[in-house]
Amino acid sequence: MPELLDLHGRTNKAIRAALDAALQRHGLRLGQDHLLAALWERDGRTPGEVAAVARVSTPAVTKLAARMADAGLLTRRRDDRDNRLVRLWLTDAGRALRGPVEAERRRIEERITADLTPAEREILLTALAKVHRSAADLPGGDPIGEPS
Amino acid sequence: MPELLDLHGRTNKAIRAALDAALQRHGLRLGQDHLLAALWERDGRTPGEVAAVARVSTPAVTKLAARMADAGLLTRRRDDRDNRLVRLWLTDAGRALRGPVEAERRRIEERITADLTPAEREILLTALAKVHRSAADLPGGDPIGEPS
DNA sequence: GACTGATCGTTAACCGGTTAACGTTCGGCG
DNA sequence: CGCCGAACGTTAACCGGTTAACGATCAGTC
Repeated sequence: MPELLDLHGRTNKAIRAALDAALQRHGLRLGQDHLLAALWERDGRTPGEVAAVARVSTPAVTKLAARMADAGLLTRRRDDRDNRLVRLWLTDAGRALRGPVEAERRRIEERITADLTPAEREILLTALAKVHRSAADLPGGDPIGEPS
Repeated sequence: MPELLDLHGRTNKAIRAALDAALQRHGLRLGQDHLLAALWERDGRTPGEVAAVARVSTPAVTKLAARMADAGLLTRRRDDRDNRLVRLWLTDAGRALRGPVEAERRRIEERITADLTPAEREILLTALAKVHRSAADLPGGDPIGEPS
């Protein structure tokens, strides 16, 4: 069992679980913070735009947005000028989550890198960037990025 | 958006996608290789045992095993002595996949670490191990490992 | 020997994510 | 003006994964 593959997978699983638990304390689930982040950056984006910046498929955004609209975090409204577009607008509740959620993410980032020396932290980031590039270049490595 | 959190997540996504594409060429899907690995190591394990070594929940193994049984990779048989136990037995097809699948994992591991210097590779592993430990110690960081 | 509690696998109901098929709407072009 | 293709969001059908509820079996105890 290849080392990096296994270690990286287990690490990601632990991170995801911890992050999910943290988000859940604010009534959110795992991918929803990325969707919100896209709207915090610019409100009124379309599902397609959100999907692009969140690096997720458009159907994923559709479903997320539906659940989050039910939860009262955002509203969906058709664009007046182009009627096939849908625009996602934050509610006050959705806007109010920005501070707490960003703090939560920072907190986890800190805890996770707490035991690393400055040198380790730096090399970890550069090495991970290389690995990411290599993986994305593999066949099927970036389905949404470059499918053709 | 915290650096490591984001980078690690994107990297994992790319790795998973590439690995899934590779496994798919052998008629497998993402988690199924771990289940097979547990049986390659010792055939006739129970779902609970497999779940433990694969670090997955037992229901996950149940569903995986059902699909893989349909695909003819293994068979499910009750234990004669303890009738609440179920034992998973590899078929010839399941056994035959060991070489190709392990090679596929090694291949991806190599490609992914190809651009790393020996020093980077070493520090990446040690740093990732630290991160994993820290993440697992976070509340909710290891649901199956230490829920209490 | 019967009850009672622990152990184990399965099922159901979720969640996030993907691809493929679908229905609308827009825009260019004849 | 009408058509036809491109763009967009939604839906459906999967997949892997989780937790909670369920049912069956075993084992210890009275």
